[in-house]
Amino acid sequence: MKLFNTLSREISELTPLDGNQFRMYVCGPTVYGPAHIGNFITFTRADILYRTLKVAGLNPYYVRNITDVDDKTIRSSQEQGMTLSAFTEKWTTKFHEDCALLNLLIPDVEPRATEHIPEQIDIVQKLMDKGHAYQGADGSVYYRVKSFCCYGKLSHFDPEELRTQDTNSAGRANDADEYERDNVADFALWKARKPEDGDNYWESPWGQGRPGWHLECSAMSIKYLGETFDLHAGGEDLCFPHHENEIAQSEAATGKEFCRHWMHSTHLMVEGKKMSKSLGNFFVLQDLLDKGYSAMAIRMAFLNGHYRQQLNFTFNGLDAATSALGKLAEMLEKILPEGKELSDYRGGIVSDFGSLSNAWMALSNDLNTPAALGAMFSALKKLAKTKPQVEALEVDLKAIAALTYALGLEVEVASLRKQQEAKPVVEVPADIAALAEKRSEAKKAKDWGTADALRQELQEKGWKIIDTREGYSVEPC
RNA sequence: GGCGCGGUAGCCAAGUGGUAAGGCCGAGGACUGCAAAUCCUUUAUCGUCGGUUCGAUUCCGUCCCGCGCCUCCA
Repeated sequence: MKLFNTLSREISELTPLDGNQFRMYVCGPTVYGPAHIGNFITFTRADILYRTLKVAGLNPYYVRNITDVDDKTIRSSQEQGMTLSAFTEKWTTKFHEDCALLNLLIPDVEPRATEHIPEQIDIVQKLMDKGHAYQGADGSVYYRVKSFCCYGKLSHFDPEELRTQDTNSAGRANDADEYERDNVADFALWKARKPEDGDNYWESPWGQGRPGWHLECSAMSIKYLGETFDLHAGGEDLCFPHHENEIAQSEAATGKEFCRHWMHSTHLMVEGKKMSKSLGNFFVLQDLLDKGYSAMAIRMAFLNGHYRQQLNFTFNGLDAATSALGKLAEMLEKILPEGKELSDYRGGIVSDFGSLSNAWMALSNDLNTPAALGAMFSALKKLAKTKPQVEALEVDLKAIAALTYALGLEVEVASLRKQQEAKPVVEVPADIAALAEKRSEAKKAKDWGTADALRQELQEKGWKIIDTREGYSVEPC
């Protein structure tokens, strides 16, 4: 299993440091509202990594946090007259529901920032003791970036550049005064309590306040995965400053390498533009479900792009994914023995991917999902056509099962078969049935003109006639 | 300005130094009185201009176009 590493900017083999368990951490959501599809493509990609590591036999241990305290959660909870915990609980529940719909596996641990305050304070204390942090005039504790040798090693930014630059291309001023910091690049480890924080504060050696954003990830990843662990993932926007700061504070506190491999998922574009509320291209999962798209189709659409390549999410693409999913089910129906499901072939280590080898190679080489999908379709097409002997098929079926598991694609052939059988059972209103019967009679009499006129009439009323060997059936359009 | 990414058929999207996977849509054919469904077949010389090479879409350089990050946004 190989993956691009942001740190080295190279594709390299993934190996568990302890030789047994592959320990990974993914930056989870800030729960202040429903997560949007941009958030979900990142979590879906992390999910695919987790699943692929499992199939590859790397025994992954997966931690994904919930950020339940920050400016937005505090402000929004106050606006709605809710306590912070009740408010974040509500959105955490919603997040979990959406994850289930998208078929995201549940992480082994899902720690919350507010439940790890002592651990965070502990890191700040270590940084203070070692001279990497200082308390500003405002009471907040800041990390002194220039005290860390390697600041910028992940994002490949030059710290000097960051320090001297006073504006960026977006025209925003990097206003140092606002933060009471020694240096613009310094960031808050512990934020002093402000009146607008209300009851949302904790006691610390530096007074009342709350942890800074980056700190929670350092504290929780170290707690659950150790001071050095295997992989850390998140959206590309987190590369800097979030992950850079995590590295700085963690390595300065422990004196050890923080994380060996970094994965960043590109942002999702929607209809060619960055997703934003003002452009009207801002979607949460429910918006798409309301439009009649299935969560699985959304996942399929995600799969059609490589995680390091910007994916343009469009309704056209969603339609294509829906069709492709249908085709996948049809091919599987032909390949699977009667009464069998793909899930019947799951489990155990798959060492031989048979005719699906190319697909597995693509997936296990930097998670090339579009290539894996392509190779899988090619292989399935051949299998559906040739229908090999049961014994020969066994290897391929196990491979397909493992591959679809890694991609997180659930295709239930039984339900497809049932669906097909169930189609004629749809209730047809009496008047529609009468029209259909009239057409059938006209057809028998070879009165094509009348028959077609009746078909047209039914069409306008929202029903279509499908002629079969036995006669005909009526279905809603 | 700094760092980085991309421009492959109508759309989406892999890929390779030796003339280009897959999906969607479309077209043609089979089937059908017609239609639907299904099956079969089919659609590209890879942004521009140069260079290296026996040979480049694939390597190097130029230009044009699009995009991301640059302090709390996945």
